Amino acid sequence: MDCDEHMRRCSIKKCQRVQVDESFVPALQDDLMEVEHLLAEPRNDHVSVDGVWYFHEQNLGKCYDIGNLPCGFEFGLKSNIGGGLDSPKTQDAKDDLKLEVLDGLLEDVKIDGLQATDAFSNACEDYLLDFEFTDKACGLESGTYGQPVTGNSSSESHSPGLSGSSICVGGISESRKQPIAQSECSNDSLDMKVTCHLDDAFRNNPCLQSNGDYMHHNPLDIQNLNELDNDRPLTGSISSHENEMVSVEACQTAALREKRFRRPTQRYIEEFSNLRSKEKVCTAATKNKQSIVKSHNDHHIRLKALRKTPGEKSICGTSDVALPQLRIHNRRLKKEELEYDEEPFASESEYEFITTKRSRKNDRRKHQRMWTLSEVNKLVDGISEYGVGRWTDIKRVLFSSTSYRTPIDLRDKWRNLLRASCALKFNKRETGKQEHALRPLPIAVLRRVRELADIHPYPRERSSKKSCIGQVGSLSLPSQSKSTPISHSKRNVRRNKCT
DNA sequence: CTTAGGG
DNA sequence: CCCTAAG
Repeated sequence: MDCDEHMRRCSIKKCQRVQVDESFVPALQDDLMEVEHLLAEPRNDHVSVDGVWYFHEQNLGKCYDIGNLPCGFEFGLKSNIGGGLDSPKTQDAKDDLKLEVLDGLLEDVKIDGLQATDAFSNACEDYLLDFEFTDKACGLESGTYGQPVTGNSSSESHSPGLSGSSICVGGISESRKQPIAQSECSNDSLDMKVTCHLDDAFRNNPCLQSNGDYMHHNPLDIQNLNELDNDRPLTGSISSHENEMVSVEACQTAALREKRFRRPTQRYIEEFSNLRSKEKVCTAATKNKQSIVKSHNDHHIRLKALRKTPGEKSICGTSDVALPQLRIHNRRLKKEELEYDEEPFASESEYEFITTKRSRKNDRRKHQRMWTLSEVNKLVDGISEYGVGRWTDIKRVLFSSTSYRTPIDLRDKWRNLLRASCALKFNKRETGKQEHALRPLPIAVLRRVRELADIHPYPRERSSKKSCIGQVGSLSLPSQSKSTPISHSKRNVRRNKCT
Protein backbone atom coordinates (compact mmCIF):
# COMPACT_ATOMS: atom_id res chain seq x y z
CA MET A 1 0.00 0.00 0.00
CA ASP A 2 1.53 3.20 -0.98
CA CYS A 3 1.37 6.50 0.71
CA ASP A 4 -0.97 8.11 -1.73
CA GLU A 5 -3.48 5.42 -1.33
CA HIS A 6 -3.20 5.67 2.34
CA MET A 7 -3.66 9.40 2.37
CA ARG A 8 -6.59 9.17 0.10
CA ARG A 9 -8.35 6.75 2.29
CA CYS A 10 -7.55 8.71 5.34
CA SER A 11 -8.97 11.82 3.83
CA ILE A 12 -12.11 9.98 3.00
CA LYS A 13 -12.34 8.95 6.55
CA LYS A 14 -11.84 12.42 7.67
CA CYS A 15 -14.73 13.61 5.66
CA GLN A 16 -16.88 10.89 7.02
CA ARG A 17 -15.95 11.71 10.50
CA VAL A 18 -16.82 15.31 10.02
CA GLN A 19 -20.14 14.29 8.72
CA VAL A 20 -20.77 12.17 11.66
CA ASP A 21 -19.86 14.90 14.06
CA GLU A 22 -22.15 17.31 12.40
CA SER A 23 -25.01 14.96 12.19
CA PHE A 24 -24.90 14.19 15.82
CA VAL A 25 -25.60 17.66 16.92
CA PRO A 26 -29.06 18.07 15.48
CA ALA A 27 -29.83 14.43 15.73
CA LEU A 28 -33.42 13.85 16.60
CA GLN A 29 -35.68 10.93 16.52
CA ASP A 30 -36.40 11.40 12.91
CA ASP A 31 -32.78 11.59 12.09
CA LEU A 32 -31.95 8.33 13.62
CA MET A 33 -31.79 6.62 10.36
CA GLU A 34 -29.39 9.04 8.88
CA VAL A 35 -27.28 9.01 11.95
CA GLU A 36 -27.30 5.35 11.95
CA HIS A 37 -26.28 5.32 8.39
CA LEU A 38 -23.44 7.64 9.05
CA LEU A 39 -22.42 5.68 12.03
CA ALA A 40 -22.28 2.57 10.09
CA GLU A 41 -19.83 3.93 7.62
CA PRO A 42 -16.79 4.38 9.77
CA ARG A 43 -17.36 1.15 11.45
CA ASN A 44 -17.10 -0.74 8.27
CA ASP A 45 -14.12 1.22 7.26
CA HIS A 46 -12.48 0.43 10.46
CA VAL A 47 -12.93 -3.20 9.97
CA SER A 48 -11.64 -3.07 6.50
CA VAL A 49 -8.74 -0.82 7.14
CA ASP A 50 -6.98 -1.63 10.32
CA GLY A 51 -6.15 -5.15 9.72
CA VAL A 52 -2.84 -4.51 11.37
CA TRP A 53 -4.37 -3.44 14.57
CA TYR A 54 -6.38 -6.49 14.81
CA PHE A 55 -3.24 -8.32 15.44
CA HIS A 56 -2.91 -6.63 18.73
CA GLU A 57 -6.08 -7.83 20.19
CA GLN A 58 -4.47 -11.07 20.97
CA ASN A 59 -1.83 -9.36 22.97
CA LEU A 60 -4.15 -7.08 24.73
CA GLY A 61 -4.47 -9.22 27.75
CA LYS A 62 -0.79 -9.50 28.14
CA CYS A 63 -0.32 -5.83 27.90
CA TYR A 64 -2.79 -5.31 30.60
CA ASP A 65 -1.22 -7.80 32.85
CA ILE A 66 2.20 -6.38 32.60
CA GLY A 67 1.08 -2.90 32.21
CA ASN A 68 4.49 -1.51 31.57
CA LEU A 69 6.16 0.06 28.70
CA PRO A 70 8.66 -2.57 27.68
CA CYS A 71 5.85 -4.87 27.04
CA GLY A 72 4.32 -2.32 24.87
CA PHE A 73 7.51 -1.94 22.98
CA GLU A 74 7.73 -5.56 22.40
CA PHE A 75 4.35 -5.91 20.98
CA GLY A 76 4.52 -2.70 19.20
CA LEU A 77 7.59 -3.79 17.37
CA LYS A 78 5.99 -7.00 16.57
CA SER A 79 3.06 -5.29 15.20
CA ASN A 80 5.16 -3.00 13.17
CA ILE A 81 7.01 -5.79 11.62
CA GLY A 82 3.87 -7.65 11.01
CA GLY A 83 2.31 -4.60 9.56
CA GLY A 84 5.04 -4.39 7.03
CA LEU A 85 6.66 -1.26 8.33
CA ASP A 86 9.90 -0.47 6.73
CA SER A 87 11.61 1.02 9.70
CA PRO A 88 10.00 0.32 13.00
CA LYS A 89 11.20 2.73 15.59
CA THR A 90 10.83 2.81 19.25
CA GLN A 91 8.12 5.32 19.01
CA ASP A 92 6.44 3.17 16.54
CA ALA A 93 6.38 0.50 19.05
CA LYS A 94 4.87 2.75 21.60
CA ASP A 95 2.29 3.99 19.27
CA ASP A 96 1.40 0.59 18.19
CA LEU A 97 1.11 -0.46 21.69
CA LYS A 98 -1.44 2.18 22.18
CA LEU A 99 -3.16 1.21 19.08
CA GLU A 100 -3.29 -2.36 19.99
CA VAL A 101 -4.64 -1.63 23.38
CA LEU A 102 -7.13 0.63 21.83
CA ASP A 103 -8.21 -1.81 19.32
CA GLY A 104 -8.52 -4.53 21.84
CA LEU A 105 -10.52 -2.35 24.11
CA LEU A 106 -12.64 -1.48 21.24
CA GLU A 107 -14.40 -4.71 21.73
CA ASP A 108 -15.27 -3.66 25.23
CA VAL A 109 -16.59 -0.33 24.18
CA LYS A 110 -20.22 -0.83 23.84
CA ILE A 111 -22.88 1.67 23.16
CA ASP A 112 -22.05 3.70 26.18
CA GLY A 113 -18.54 4.10 25.08
CA LEU A 114 -19.53 5.73 21.92
CA GLN A 115 -19.87 9.06 23.47
CA ALA A 116 -16.26 9.29 24.22
CA THR A 117 -15.49 8.20 20.79
CA ASP A 118 -15.76 11.45 19.10
CA ALA A 119 -14.14 13.30 21.83
CA PHE A 120 -11.21 11.03 21.69
CA SER A 121 -11.15 10.85 18.04
CA ASN A 122 -10.37 14.46 18.14
CA ALA A 123 -8.18 13.89 21.07
CA CYS A 124 -6.06 11.38 19.33
CA GLU A 125 -5.76 13.62 16.44
CA ASP A 126 -4.35 16.65 18.11
CA TYR A 127 -2.66 14.72 20.71
CA LEU A 128 -0.53 13.18 18.13
CA LEU A 129 0.12 16.42 16.49
CA ASP A 130 0.89 18.59 19.36
CA PHE A 131 2.34 16.37 21.93
CA GLU A 132 3.11 12.93 20.93
CA PHE A 133 5.97 13.65 18.66
CA THR A 134 7.26 16.72 20.25
CA ASP A 135 6.92 16.29 23.95
CA LYS A 136 7.57 12.66 24.26
CA ALA A 137 11.04 11.67 25.05
CA CYS A 138 10.95 9.08 22.47
CA GLY A 139 11.95 11.57 19.91
CA LEU A 140 11.43 9.05 17.31
CA GLU A 141 10.17 9.36 13.96
CA SER A 142 6.93 8.70 14.91
CA GLY A 143 5.45 6.74 12.95
CA THR A 144 2.46 5.45 13.19
CA TYR A 145 -0.35 6.59 14.94
CA GLY A 146 -2.30 6.51 11.83
CA GLN A 147 0.22 4.45 10.14
CA PRO A 148 -0.48 0.93 11.03
CA VAL A 149 -2.97 1.04 8.33
CA THR A 150 -0.49 1.54 5.67
CA GLY A 151 2.78 0.81 7.23
CA ASN A 152 5.17 3.62 7.77
CA SER A 153 4.31 5.53 4.76
CA SER A 154 5.40 8.92 5.92
CA SER A 155 7.21 9.81 9.02
CA GLU A 156 7.22 13.39 8.03
CA SER A 157 3.52 13.46 8.12
CA HIS A 158 3.75 13.09 11.83
CA SER A 159 5.71 16.17 12.44
CA PRO A 160 3.67 18.43 14.64
CA GLY A 161 0.94 20.36 13.04
CA LEU A 162 0.84 18.51 9.84
CA SER A 163 -2.63 17.94 8.66
CA GLY A 164 -1.70 14.72 7.07
CA SER A 165 -1.05 13.08 10.31
CA SER A 166 -4.19 14.53 11.65
CA ILE A 167 -6.15 12.95 8.94
CA CYS A 168 -4.69 9.64 9.63
CA VAL A 169 -5.51 9.92 13.22
CA GLY A 170 -8.97 10.86 12.36
CA GLY A 171 -9.35 7.57 10.69
CA ILE A 172 -8.16 5.87 13.74
CA SER A 173 -10.38 7.76 16.01
CA GLU A 174 -13.33 6.66 14.08
CA SER A 175 -12.64 3.28 15.32
CA ARG A 176 -13.81 4.53 18.64
CA LYS A 177 -10.71 4.53 20.66
CA GLN A 178 -12.29 5.70 23.77
CA PRO A 179 -10.24 3.37 25.89
CA ILE A 180 -7.09 4.95 24.72
CA ALA A 181 -6.68 6.78 27.92
CA GLN A 182 -7.29 3.71 29.94
CA SER A 183 -4.56 1.86 28.35
CA GLU A 184 -2.27 4.71 28.85
CA CYS A 185 -3.19 4.95 32.45
CA SER A 186 -1.71 1.60 32.96
CA ASN A 187 1.52 2.91 31.68
CA ASP A 188 3.10 5.30 34.05
CA SER A 189 5.08 7.04 31.46
CA LEU A 190 2.10 7.75 29.35
CA ASP A 191 0.10 9.83 31.69
CA MET A 192 1.09 12.89 29.87
CA LYS A 193 -0.32 11.49 26.75
CA VAL A 194 -3.55 10.79 28.43
CA THR A 195 -3.74 14.31 29.55
CA CYS A 196 -3.21 15.52 26.14
CA HIS A 197 -5.92 13.30 24.91
CA LEU A 198 -8.42 14.75 27.22
CA ASP A 199 -7.39 18.26 26.59
CA ASP A 200 -7.69 17.98 22.93
CA ALA A 201 -10.84 16.14 23.20
CA PHE A 202 -12.32 19.01 25.02
CA ARG A 203 -10.77 21.53 22.84
CA ASN A 204 -11.91 19.97 19.64
CA ASN A 205 -15.32 19.18 20.79
CA PRO A 206 -17.55 21.79 19.28
CA CYS A 207 -19.79 21.58 22.25
CA LEU A 208 -17.07 22.56 24.64
CA GLN A 209 -15.33 25.71 25.37
CA SER A 210 -12.41 25.64 23.17
CA ASN A 211 -8.78 25.51 23.83
CA GLY A 212 -6.50 28.15 24.92
CA ASP A 213 -5.91 26.97 28.43
CA TYR A 214 -6.44 23.36 27.92
CA MET A 215 -3.05 22.65 29.33
CA HIS A 216 -4.34 23.64 32.66
CA HIS A 217 -6.60 20.71 32.78
CA ASN A 218 -3.74 18.36 32.80
CA PRO A 219 -3.39 17.73 36.48
CA LEU A 220 -7.04 17.13 36.94
CA ASP A 221 -7.28 14.90 33.98
CA ILE A 222 -4.36 12.87 35.01
CA GLN A 223 -5.89 12.44 38.34
CA ASN A 224 -9.09 11.29 36.89
CA LEU A 225 -7.42 8.92 34.64
CA ASN A 226 -5.32 7.47 37.31
CA GLU A 227 -8.41 6.80 39.25
CA LEU A 228 -9.77 4.95 36.41
CA ASP A 229 -9.69 1.30 36.59
CA ASN A 230 -8.64 -0.36 33.45
CA ASP A 231 -12.03 -1.83 33.10
CA ARG A 232 -13.82 1.34 33.70
CA PRO A 233 -15.03 3.35 30.82
CA LEU A 234 -13.32 6.58 30.30
CA THR A 235 -16.53 8.45 30.02
CA GLY A 236 -16.31 9.18 33.69
CA SER A 237 -13.29 11.33 33.22
CA ILE A 238 -15.12 13.64 30.92
CA SER A 239 -18.33 13.47 32.71
CA SER A 240 -18.22 17.16 33.33
CA HIS A 241 -18.84 17.67 29.69
CA GLU A 242 -21.57 15.20 29.38
CA ASN A 243 -24.22 17.79 29.50
CA GLU A 244 -23.51 18.90 26.05
CA MET A 245 -23.16 15.43 24.81
CA VAL A 246 -26.08 13.76 26.39
CA SER A 247 -28.35 14.22 23.47
CA VAL A 248 -25.71 13.10 21.11
CA GLU A 249 -25.04 10.09 23.17
CA ALA A 250 -28.67 9.24 23.36
CA CYS A 251 -29.00 9.44 19.66
CA GLN A 252 -25.95 7.38 19.13
CA THR A 253 -27.14 4.84 21.53
CA ALA A 254 -30.48 4.63 19.92
CA ALA A 255 -28.90 4.37 16.56
CA LEU A 256 -26.65 1.62 17.65
CA ARG A 257 -29.46 -0.22 19.28
CA GLU A 258 -31.43 0.03 16.17
CA LYS A 259 -28.58 -1.44 14.33
CA ARG A 260 -29.05 -4.48 16.39
CA PHE A 261 -32.13 -5.06 14.35
CA ARG A 262 -32.22 -5.49 10.70
CA ARG A 263 -31.70 -2.19 9.11
CA PRO A 264 -34.32 -1.44 6.50
CA THR A 265 -32.96 -0.91 3.12
CA GLN A 266 -33.60 2.21 1.18
CA ARG A 267 -35.78 0.27 -1.13
CA TYR A 268 -37.85 -0.95 1.73
CA ILE A 269 -38.29 2.55 3.00
CA GLU A 270 -39.50 3.60 -0.38
CA GLU A 271 -41.85 0.70 -0.59
CA PHE A 272 -43.06 1.43 2.84
CA SER A 273 -43.80 4.98 1.89
CA ASN A 274 -45.64 3.75 -1.15
CA LEU A 275 -47.68 1.48 0.98
CA ARG A 276 -48.44 4.30 3.26
CA SER A 277 -49.63 6.38 0.40
CA LYS A 278 -52.22 3.73 -0.19
CA GLU A 279 -53.06 3.57 3.43
CA LYS A 280 -55.12 6.66 3.65
CA VAL A 281 -56.59 5.90 7.00
CA CYS A 282 -53.34 5.41 8.70
CA THR A 283 -52.65 7.82 11.44
CA ALA A 284 -49.60 9.92 11.74
CA ALA A 285 -48.50 8.09 14.80
CA THR A 286 -46.72 5.65 12.58
CA LYS A 287 -44.40 8.17 11.06
CA ASN A 288 -41.83 7.30 13.56
CA LYS A 289 -39.06 5.68 11.72
CA GLN A 290 -38.66 3.15 14.40
CA SER A 291 -41.90 1.76 13.21
CA ILE A 292 -40.21 1.22 9.92
CA VAL A 293 -37.58 -0.79 11.54
CA LYS A 294 -40.08 -2.67 13.55
CA SER A 295 -42.31 -3.36 10.65
CA HIS A 296 -39.45 -4.27 8.47
CA ASN A 297 -39.63 -7.85 9.50
CA ASP A 298 -43.26 -7.93 8.57
CA HIS A 299 -42.67 -6.40 5.25
CA HIS A 300 -43.38 -9.42 3.18
CA ILE A 301 -46.50 -10.05 5.14
CA ARG A 302 -47.77 -6.62 4.41
CA LEU A 303 -46.99 -6.87 0.78
CA LYS A 304 -48.75 -10.11 0.58
CA ALA A 305 -51.75 -8.75 2.39
CA LEU A 306 -51.86 -5.84 0.05
CA ARG A 307 -51.65 -8.07 -2.90
CA LYS A 308 -54.42 -10.22 -1.62
CA THR A 309 -56.72 -7.29 -1.09
CA PRO A 310 -56.30 -4.99 -4.01
CA GLY A 311 -59.70 -3.53 -3.41
CA GLU A 312 -59.09 -2.64 0.15
CA LYS A 313 -59.05 1.05 0.64
CA SER A 314 -57.40 1.27 3.98
CA ILE A 315 -54.79 -0.78 5.55
CA CYS A 316 -53.43 0.25 8.82
CA GLY A 317 -49.75 0.01 8.54
CA THR A 318 -49.07 -0.08 12.20
CA SER A 319 -51.54 -2.47 13.60
CA ASP A 320 -50.47 -5.90 12.69
CA VAL A 321 -53.63 -7.12 14.24
CA ALA A 322 -55.51 -5.65 11.38
CA LEU A 323 -53.82 -7.90 8.92
CA PRO A 324 -56.13 -10.86 9.22
CA GLN A 325 -59.06 -8.60 8.70
CA LEU A 326 -57.73 -7.59 5.38
CA ARG A 327 -58.98 -10.69 3.82
CA ILE A 328 -62.35 -10.46 2.32
CA HIS A 329 -62.80 -14.10 2.76
CA ASN A 330 -61.66 -14.65 6.22
CA ARG A 331 -63.50 -17.86 6.57
CA ARG A 332 -60.52 -19.77 5.46
CA LEU A 333 -58.34 -17.73 7.62
CA LYS A 334 -60.46 -18.27 10.64
CA LYS A 335 -60.41 -21.95 10.07
CA GLU A 336 -56.72 -21.91 9.68
CA GLU A 337 -56.40 -19.90 12.79
CA LEU A 338 -58.39 -22.40 14.73
CA GLU A 339 -56.60 -25.27 13.23
CA TYR A 340 -53.23 -23.79 13.78
CA ASP A 341 -54.11 -23.02 17.30
CA GLU A 342 -55.30 -26.47 18.00
CA GLU A 343 -52.40 -27.98 16.25
CA PRO A 344 -49.56 -28.88 18.55
CA PHE A 345 -47.02 -27.72 15.99
CA ALA A 346 -45.30 -31.00 16.32
CA SER A 347 -45.86 -31.72 12.69
CA GLU A 348 -44.97 -28.22 11.69
CA SER A 349 -41.47 -27.45 10.72
CA GLU A 350 -39.15 -25.58 12.98
CA TYR A 351 -39.15 -22.67 10.66
CA GLU A 352 -42.84 -22.36 10.77
CA PHE A 353 -42.77 -22.51 14.48
CA ILE A 354 -40.29 -19.73 14.68
CA THR A 355 -42.21 -17.50 12.41
CA THR A 356 -45.22 -15.79 13.72
CA LYS A 357 -48.62 -17.26 13.55
CA ARG A 358 -49.65 -14.63 11.13
CA SER A 359 -46.94 -15.35 8.70
CA ARG A 360 -47.81 -18.97 8.83
CA LYS A 361 -51.37 -18.18 8.10
CA ASN A 362 -50.58 -16.02 5.18
CA ASP A 363 -47.82 -18.11 3.79
CA ARG A 364 -49.70 -21.21 2.99
CA ARG A 365 -48.46 -21.03 -0.49
CA LYS A 366 -44.97 -20.73 0.74
CA HIS A 367 -44.94 -24.03 2.50
CA GLN A 368 -46.78 -26.07 0.06
CA ARG A 369 -47.56 -29.44 1.33
CA MET A 370 -47.22 -32.29 -1.01
CA TRP A 371 -50.05 -34.69 -1.03
CA THR A 372 -48.98 -37.97 0.31
CA LEU A 373 -50.24 -41.19 -1.07
CA SER A 374 -52.21 -41.88 2.05
CA GLU A 375 -53.86 -38.53 1.74
CA VAL A 376 -54.80 -39.25 -1.81
CA ASN A 377 -56.19 -42.58 -0.80
CA LYS A 378 -58.16 -40.98 1.94
CA LEU A 379 -59.48 -38.46 -0.48
CA VAL A 380 -60.49 -41.11 -2.92
CA ASP A 381 -62.15 -43.07 -0.19
CA GLY A 382 -63.96 -40.04 0.94
CA ILE A 383 -65.16 -39.25 -2.51
CA SER A 384 -66.29 -42.79 -3.06
CA GLU A 385 -68.20 -42.58 0.15
CA TYR A 386 -69.67 -39.13 0.05
CA GLY A 387 -69.46 -38.33 -3.59
CA VAL A 388 -67.89 -35.49 -5.44
CA GLY A 389 -68.66 -32.05 -4.23
CA ARG A 390 -69.18 -32.77 -0.60
CA TRP A 391 -65.78 -31.55 0.29
CA THR A 392 -66.61 -30.27 3.68
CA ASP A 393 -67.97 -33.63 4.70
CA ILE A 394 -64.90 -35.38 3.46
CA LYS A 395 -62.75 -32.90 5.16
CA ARG A 396 -64.66 -33.21 8.38
CA VAL A 397 -64.61 -36.96 8.47
CA LEU A 398 -61.39 -37.97 6.85
CA PHE A 399 -59.17 -34.94 7.08
CA SER A 400 -60.03 -33.70 10.50
CA SER A 401 -56.58 -34.60 11.68
CA THR A 402 -54.80 -32.87 8.87
CA SER A 403 -55.62 -29.31 9.59
CA TYR A 404 -53.86 -27.87 6.62
CA ARG A 405 -56.18 -29.47 4.09
CA THR A 406 -59.18 -27.38 3.49
CA PRO A 407 -62.20 -28.52 1.55
CA ILE A 408 -60.99 -26.35 -1.24
CA ASP A 409 -57.72 -28.18 -1.16
CA LEU A 410 -59.51 -31.47 -1.40
CA ARG A 411 -61.46 -30.30 -4.35
CA ASP A 412 -58.37 -28.94 -6.04
CA LYS A 413 -56.56 -32.14 -5.43
CA TRP A 414 -59.38 -34.09 -6.85
CA ARG A 415 -59.34 -31.91 -9.86
CA ASN A 416 -55.68 -32.59 -10.33
CA LEU A 417 -56.24 -36.27 -9.82
CA LEU A 418 -58.83 -36.26 -12.52
CA ARG A 419 -56.42 -34.59 -14.81
CA ALA A 420 -53.77 -37.10 -13.94
CA SER A 421 -56.08 -40.00 -14.52
CA CYS A 422 -57.10 -38.52 -17.80
CA ALA A 423 -53.48 -38.14 -18.73
CA LEU A 424 -52.91 -41.68 -17.69
CA LYS A 425 -55.55 -42.92 -20.01
CA PHE A 426 -54.27 -40.74 -22.73
CA ASN A 427 -50.74 -41.88 -22.28
CA LYS A 428 -51.77 -45.46 -22.09
CA ARG A 429 -53.34 -45.21 -25.42
CA GLU A 430 -50.77 -43.03 -27.06
CA THR A 431 -47.36 -44.08 -25.94
CA GLY A 432 -47.91 -46.26 -22.94
CA LYS A 433 -45.35 -44.40 -20.97
CA GLN A 434 -46.02 -43.00 -17.55
CA GLU A 435 -46.71 -39.31 -17.34
CA HIS A 436 -43.74 -37.17 -16.68
CA ALA A 437 -44.60 -36.32 -13.12
CA LEU A 438 -42.01 -35.82 -10.48
CA ARG A 439 -43.87 -38.07 -8.16
CA PRO A 440 -45.93 -40.29 -10.34
CA LEU A 441 -48.93 -41.62 -8.59
CA PRO A 442 -49.30 -45.35 -8.49
CA ILE A 443 -51.31 -46.64 -11.33
CA ALA A 444 -53.63 -48.31 -8.90
CA VAL A 445 -54.52 -44.97 -7.42
CA LEU A 446 -54.99 -43.44 -10.80
CA ARG A 447 -57.21 -46.29 -11.76
CA ARG A 448 -59.32 -45.74 -8.73
CA VAL A 449 -59.49 -42.09 -9.54
CA ARG A 450 -60.57 -42.86 -12.99
CA GLU A 451 -63.27 -45.16 -11.80
CA LEU A 452 -64.44 -42.64 -9.31
CA ALA A 453 -64.35 -40.02 -11.96
CA ASP A 454 -66.67 -42.12 -13.98
CA ILE A 455 -68.81 -42.77 -10.98
CA HIS A 456 -68.79 -39.23 -9.68
CA PRO A 457 -68.00 -37.04 -12.57
CA TYR A 458 -66.61 -33.71 -11.62
CA PRO A 459 -68.93 -31.06 -12.95
CA ARG A 460 -66.63 -29.10 -15.10
CA GLU A 461 -63.89 -31.61 -15.42
CA ARG A 462 -66.34 -33.90 -17.06
CA SER A 463 -66.20 -31.89 -20.18
CA SER A 464 -62.47 -32.13 -20.35
CA LYS A 465 -62.78 -35.76 -19.55
CA LYS A 466 -65.23 -36.07 -22.31
CA SER A 467 -62.72 -34.68 -24.69
CA CYS A 468 -60.37 -37.19 -23.25
CA ILE A 469 -62.88 -39.89 -23.73
CA GLY A 470 -63.63 -38.70 -27.14
CA GLN A 471 -60.05 -39.20 -28.02
CA VAL A 472 -59.78 -42.42 -26.20
CA GLY A 473 -62.96 -43.71 -27.60
CA SER A 474 -64.10 -47.02 -26.25
CA LEU A 475 -61.40 -47.20 -23.68
CA SER A 476 -63.44 -45.40 -21.10
CA LEU A 477 -66.59 -47.27 -21.73
CA PRO A 478 -65.71 -50.45 -19.88
CA SER A 479 -64.94 -48.57 -16.74
CA GLN A 480 -68.22 -46.85 -17.04
CA SER A 481 -69.95 -50.15 -17.27
CA LYS A 482 -68.30 -51.20 -14.06
CA SER A 483 -70.08 -48.55 -12.09
CA THR A 484 -72.45 -49.77 -9.46
CA PRO A 485 -76.13 -49.00 -9.58
CA ILE A 486 -75.91 -46.84 -6.51
CA SER A 487 -73.20 -44.79 -7.97
CA HIS A 488 -75.18 -44.66 -11.11
CA SER A 489 -78.00 -43.02 -9.38
CA LYS A 490 -75.66 -40.65 -7.71
CA ARG A 491 -74.02 -39.86 -10.93
CA ASN A 492 -77.31 -39.26 -12.57
CA VAL A 493 -78.32 -37.00 -9.81
CA ARG A 494 -75.13 -35.19 -10.18
CA ARG A 495 -75.41 -35.07 -13.86
CA ASN A 496 -78.88 -33.74 -13.72
CA LYS A 497 -77.71 -31.22 -11.30
CA CYS A 498 -74.95 -30.08 -13.51
CA THR A 499 -76.75 -30.17 -16.75
C1' DC B 1 -71.13 -21.00 4.44
C1' DT B 2 -70.11 -23.90 0.63
C1' DT B 3 -68.92 -24.90 -3.87
C1' DA B 4 -67.39 -24.13 -8.67
C1' DG B 5 -64.31 -22.25 -11.62
C1' DG B 6 -60.38 -19.76 -13.11
C1' DG B 7 -55.64 -17.98 -12.22
C1' DC C 1 -52.57 -22.85 -3.51
C1' DC C 2 -55.28 -18.53 -4.08
C1' DC C 3 -59.15 -15.64 -5.38
C1' DT C 4 -63.74 -14.64 -6.72
C1' DA C 5 -68.50 -15.39 -7.88
C1' DA C 6 -72.63 -17.66 -7.18
C1' DG C 7 -76.03 -20.32 -4.75
